[in-house]
Amino acid sequence: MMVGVVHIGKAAKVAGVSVDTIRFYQKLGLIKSAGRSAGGYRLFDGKQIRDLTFVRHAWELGFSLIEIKELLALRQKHHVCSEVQSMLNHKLEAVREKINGLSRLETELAHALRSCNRELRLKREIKHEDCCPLLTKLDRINGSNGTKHVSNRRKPSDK
Amino acid sequence: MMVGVVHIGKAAKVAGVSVDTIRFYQKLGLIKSAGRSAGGYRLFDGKQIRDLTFVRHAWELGFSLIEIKELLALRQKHHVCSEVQSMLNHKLEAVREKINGLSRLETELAHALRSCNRELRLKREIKHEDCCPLLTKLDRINGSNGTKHVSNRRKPSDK
DNA sequence: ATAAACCCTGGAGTTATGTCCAGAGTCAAG
DNA sequence: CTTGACTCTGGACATAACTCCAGGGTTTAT
Repeated sequence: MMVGVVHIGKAAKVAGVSVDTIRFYQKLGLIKSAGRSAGGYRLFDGKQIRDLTFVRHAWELGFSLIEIKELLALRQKHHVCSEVQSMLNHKLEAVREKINGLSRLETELAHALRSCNRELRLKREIKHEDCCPLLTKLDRINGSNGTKHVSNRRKPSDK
Repeated sequence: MMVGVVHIGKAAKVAGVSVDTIRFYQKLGLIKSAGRSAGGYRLFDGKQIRDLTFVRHAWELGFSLIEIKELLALRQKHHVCSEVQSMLNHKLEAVREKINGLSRLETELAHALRSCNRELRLKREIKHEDCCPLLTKLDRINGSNGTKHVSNRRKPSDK
């Protein structure tokens, strides 16, 4: 995509983020603009846009903005591969941990769901009190089985 | 565990949450106390403590407080199994989606790491510019491959 | 030259899930 | 009855990553 020097709106469109997000990243010191127009408009050239794209992709890969800042710094010049590797290793480990936690959760839920179905089939005629084994299960589960918590993080494209 | 009517501190200890968390849950309308002492202290009986424990367990299973509020409501009385099942199914689907996203991320990262190692071995003598394939990779990755985002959610027990 | 579309800043608001605090009151043990 | 541990309220603070707004100025197209 051939882009010369553009204003923030175009940069945002090209990089796939919002205008506000770019300004926000700039406040964080994550990226800089290539200067300002006479009227004070931010100008973005190829490099800035590549940086923005880098940020977005790294973010989509699950890096936090803090980590991305470090990555950008590493990328800037004499980067040390081993540092990048070390970051990557940590990230990889964290990702695997999350996957494990979620897999355990998946098993739990799927199991609860199956037994719920079973019970439903069995005591179709019995009164509906206490029919859901999963609700009572939640009462009894032995604590601290260590499911890692996970929450949705909005993508910049969401609104 | 035999617990009669207790103050908030004991309730917190038994349920495995913090005192502040209990008060916070109460503000959200998630749970109620069994009344107050003459001096205005919250009192918790077995039912309240079971509710608290339910909340904690459901939370550990990855339900949000909003969802837990719904679950509590369902649990209260004439709950409809199919509703619970439906919630569970949604939750299960979300979990699976997250696992998929993370697996893709894992593959990406592991691959980047391997090629980084390879490059390191190969061009040990070459100048270190551009040595890290993963940094350039982040520049090039084809966008919107839909990795779902995930962030750490603190457990109440963390501080 | 004028209107539409764009951009500026600074700051407040959002979401989720709490934590921490001050200043004051209450409870239990000795 | 004193002391220390506990609890009360209301509100501020924290995190991450934005989003939205008002009240202006700038660019661009016609």
